[in-house]
Amino acid sequence: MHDGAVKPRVLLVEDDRELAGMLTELLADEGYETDAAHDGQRGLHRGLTGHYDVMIIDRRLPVLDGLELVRQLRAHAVTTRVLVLSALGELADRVGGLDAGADDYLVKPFEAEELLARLRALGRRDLEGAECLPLGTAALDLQRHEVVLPRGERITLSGREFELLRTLAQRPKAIHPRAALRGAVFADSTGESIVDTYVYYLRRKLGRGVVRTVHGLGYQIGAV
Amino acid sequence: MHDGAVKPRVLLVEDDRELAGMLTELLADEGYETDAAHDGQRGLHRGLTGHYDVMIIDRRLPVLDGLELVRQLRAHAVTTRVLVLSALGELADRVGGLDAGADDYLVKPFEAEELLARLRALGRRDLEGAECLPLGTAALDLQRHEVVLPRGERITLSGREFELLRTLAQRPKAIHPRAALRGAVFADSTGESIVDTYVYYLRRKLGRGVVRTVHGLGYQIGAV
DNA sequence: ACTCCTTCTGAGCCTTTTCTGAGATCTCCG
DNA sequence: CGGAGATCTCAGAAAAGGCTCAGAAGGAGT
Repeated sequence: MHDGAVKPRVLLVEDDRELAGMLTELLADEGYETDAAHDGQRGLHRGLTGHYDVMIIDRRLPVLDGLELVRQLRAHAVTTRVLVLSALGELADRVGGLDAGADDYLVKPFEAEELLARLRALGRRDLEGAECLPLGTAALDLQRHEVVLPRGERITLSGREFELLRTLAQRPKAIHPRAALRGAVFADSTGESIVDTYVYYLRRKLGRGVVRTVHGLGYQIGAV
Repeated sequence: MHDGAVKPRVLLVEDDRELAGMLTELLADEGYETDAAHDGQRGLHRGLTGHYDVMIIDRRLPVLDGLELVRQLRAHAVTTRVLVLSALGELADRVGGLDAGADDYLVKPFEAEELLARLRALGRRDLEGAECLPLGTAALDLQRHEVVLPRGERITLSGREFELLRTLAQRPKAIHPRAALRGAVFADSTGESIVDTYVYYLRRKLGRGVVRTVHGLGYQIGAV
């Protein structure tokens, strides 16, 4: 599925080893790299220490219950998306699972295809590994360092231009102070006005709207 | 549910007007503000022009099908989370819906509670990082130095304007003497009437109601 | 060595914000 | 009602922040 780059990493917390094995295999076929834990305690440990793109957590787990695991992860500010698997399909169970902090809730038995589709839906948001970053009505092609305009026209960016635009587009709602951008995309050793200059270059190539100035605070990505 | 600040805005695209009405009411009770559209074309228009926190889209829609609507929104780089409602509950339908770009897929008939729980799960992410101070029916976005009006409109404040408004909003019930405000937000070395002037600026931008004068004592935050 | 592209600097110009002060208006209280 | 003090409104000057761009310096390909 994901072509080349890095495989998305999944943490699977499931005590049924047979099911865990099957899922691991299934996920491997789809291009995921899976870490498995077989009880809640270990799941928590992995979840806190490792770095995953998505987590699949069984609701019924030994040592530490699945929902409690989710709560603890959330309490530790782990924001990774979580899909909870459960044999308990009652309304109250589903609501409880989602409100514990899960992002999706899938009732067993489930079809492999649906699990995969829901994983894709959860993973889609992760900017890492994506080929393009949304940019208002346009998009930023991360492979080719090009901006793709709505009509399909492509505009090539130089290295610095690209780095700057990507930094802005990665957190589209944030306001990026000049100093932060200077540190992130320029060596920090360069002059004070380097960011301004590259913002000017971007605007010259892509139009005024690409980058919004927030007076006194910094820049923010805008619509193209 | 949500703590004072701004109501999350929902776009509901549903052709069954009776269901749409019920949902709007249900959502209103939970503190959402809902815009409804009754066909895909209008849904698309609203989705492209308005600003929503989450969208609920029926799969079967006149003029423009629900899935096609989602695809078009995604093609225009609208990244708002989408929950698709559908009477079609077959595996292939669910997978198709998710792969069209939906973030969740709920099969009709559904329980109100589950819809709400899934909406909470979808909305949870966006609220992160958007720290706001309640301001009557509006809110003050602390990151961006903007006031968010109930309709979602944003008004940018200059540095001083923001500092003054924040100081007032931090203790909304207190009456802030001029001298205190002058010390807190201006260098103290400035002229006597600087606070008055900035109160005037705020009122000019945000309406008379933002700041209340307590004659002889000072200023207090008001409703917008 | 020549050309083309990218990167960086800095100076001049333009825009927004900040601050001052002075007249108009309001409020309180006798 | 009428006056003193408080508050509001606003124009314009000064300062800060941002924009534009020409040109120098470096590097890659020819």
